[in-house]
Amino acid sequence: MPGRVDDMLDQLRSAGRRVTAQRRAVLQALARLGCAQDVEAIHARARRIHPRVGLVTVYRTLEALVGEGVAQRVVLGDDRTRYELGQEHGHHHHLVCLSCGSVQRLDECHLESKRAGRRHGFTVTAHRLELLGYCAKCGVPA
Amino acid sequence: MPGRVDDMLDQLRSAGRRVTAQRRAVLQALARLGCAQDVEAIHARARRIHPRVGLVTVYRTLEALVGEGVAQRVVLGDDRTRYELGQEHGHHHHLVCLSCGSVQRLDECHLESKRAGRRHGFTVTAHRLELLGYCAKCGVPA
DNA sequence: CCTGAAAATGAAAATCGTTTTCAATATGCC
DNA sequence: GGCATATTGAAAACGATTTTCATTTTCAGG
Ligand SMILES: [Zn+2]
Ligand SMILES: [Zn+2]
Ligand SMILES: [Zn+2]
Ligand SMILES: [Zn+2]
Repeated sequence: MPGRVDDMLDQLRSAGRRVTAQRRAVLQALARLGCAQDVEAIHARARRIHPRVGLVTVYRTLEALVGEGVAQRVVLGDDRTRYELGQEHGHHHHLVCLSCGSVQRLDECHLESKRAGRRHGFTVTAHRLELLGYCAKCGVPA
Repeated sequence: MPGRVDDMLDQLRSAGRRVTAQRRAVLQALARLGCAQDVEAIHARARRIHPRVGLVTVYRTLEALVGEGVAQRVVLGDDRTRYELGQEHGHHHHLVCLSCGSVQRLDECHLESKRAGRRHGFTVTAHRLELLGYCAKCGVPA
């Protein structure tokens, strides 16, 4: 876990970005927190690691991490954007409780997921699926 | 199409809601527009039908329609909430272009969708899937 | 048809997550 | 160390959505 974070920081550095105490803190916060955390939660955790981290910096750092492919945005349908450490965590989806809002990681994919949800003690009543990519008109960018 | 709208208005009325020119206009706008329209687009269209429709009323009406099961929210990952006429339009998903942002309706489901996207001239590079329901702790509400 | 209680409307103000601005500070290659 | 440049934070700006509240409208009942 600590090596992982340092590797990511190296990755940032080689990408020409500077490594600061704040970024280290945000990255460690992400590494210690679970899936799909909102910015406020990440900020709170990062602050426990390095008190001198402003909310704005968390926003900016998260976007930088997404840009580097180290973290990814997670959209669940509520009003806040969530983030989690990137694809190295493996492609996965989430079970979102309509009642308590809890988010549970689901490693299976490709829609035997309804069954998979049930296996997790979760009753799937709806799902949201969006396919992202490039339309015929636009084509895939170089 | 016009009968459809009247049926929905009747449904609202029997649910104890009042039918107003504004609601009629919003409903007609939804019926005439395609999938996954944002509130601004719905407002603009509704205004062409009945100029005396405020944006706030559109917001309120849309939520009322969702509450009645006549319309549904569509979350694509950008900052705006989109709406479309309800399940009677049939369960479906969307192909969202990362380049131009266009949204295309996809009737297939259950993740042979990658192939399906390609059939539509669309190159799927990512997908977002969330399963919604009730976790073991909460259980399904009565 | 009137009437009145309750629901709906619109304009403006309030919220709230997120972004921008800008002056001060920190990083990392010489 | 020194400098060019990236990063930071506080405050202000933003943009979508919600709330407030006084006014208007719907519709059940008489
Ligand atoms: Zn996750
Ligand atoms: Zn998947
Ligand atoms: Zn649709
Ligand atoms: Zn589906």
